[in-house]
Amino acid sequence: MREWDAYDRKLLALLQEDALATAEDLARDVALSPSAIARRIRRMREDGTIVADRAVVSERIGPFLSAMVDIQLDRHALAPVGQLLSRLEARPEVQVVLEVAGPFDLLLLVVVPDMDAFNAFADSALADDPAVRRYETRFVKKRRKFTTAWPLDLAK
Amino acid sequence: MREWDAYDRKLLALLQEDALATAEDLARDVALSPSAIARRIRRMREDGTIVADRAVVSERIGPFLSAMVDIQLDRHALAPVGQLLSRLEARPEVQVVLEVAGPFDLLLLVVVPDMDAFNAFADSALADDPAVRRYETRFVKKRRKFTTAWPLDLAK
DNA sequence: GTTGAAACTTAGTTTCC
DNA sequence: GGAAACTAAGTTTCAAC
Repeated sequence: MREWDAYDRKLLALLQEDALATAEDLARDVALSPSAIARRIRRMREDGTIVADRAVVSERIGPFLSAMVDIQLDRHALAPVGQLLSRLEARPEVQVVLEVAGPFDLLLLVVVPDMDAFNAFADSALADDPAVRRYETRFVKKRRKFTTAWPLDLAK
Repeated sequence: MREWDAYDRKLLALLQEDALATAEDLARDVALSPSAIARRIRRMREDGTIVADRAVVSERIGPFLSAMVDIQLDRHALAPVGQLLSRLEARPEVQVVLEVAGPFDLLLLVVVPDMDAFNAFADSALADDPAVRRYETRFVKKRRKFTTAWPLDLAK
């Protein structure tokens, strides 16, 4: 894949904030014509530089209960761990799955309608899993910030 | 604000996956005409049901180093905590800020170009802050899943 | 008050230089 | 890459329910 120049990076930074910005809008911040801008964006969507464009829905659509779950794995078996990861990623209530360094191996952000649903999730997705040695839950009191935007001004 | 009916919820679920889907596309999954669909979406963008539409950029744009930072606050002063939160939220390298229950008060997901940049961040944003009692860092080995989509099929 | 169809307008795509 | 012609999608209007 080709590299990204300063124009591409600027366009990506702007589209991370507003994926619906028109090429004409973007031309105010990027010194290219609307057609050149549209062409670059189209190419970046095609080649996977832009993975997806997602609407961010207000938390008011809830109510939701969010929880951070730290998981310690039983590392002796590799296959069960892969299966656990696949199942967790497939769950719509799991927004985040991170492999981390330290005493815990996996970090989850789980979002469910209420505490009953959380218990149901923990029972069905974690409790009896052979790959899970133990897990700890911390409930989220407030989401202050949650964005997928990369800090492109700082990168590289 | 008005409530959301089953059509709205379905549209939101679809737009969370693809914010660029056309009204005609969506009409295949929602039993409304393209004009009714376009109208509902427009209203939900205006009234704040849809907070934003963001391009998700591939991690290949990096390289990036991500870290989870658990923060324990000095709770005695409220004002410094508010200032800390404002400053953290304003930082582009901070993707996530959660207030959580338990021994730690704040949970951050920080993304930077490299370890030097992480140390610079920790020094400038955390080390000398009067609201921060202590913090612990866990580096992210791999991002398996990271989405802002709510599980709308489960909600309510 | 909301739908669906048609006219209208705006934005993206293609072609050419 | 930029400009113009072309195509496609969103917006507005309006009649019907």
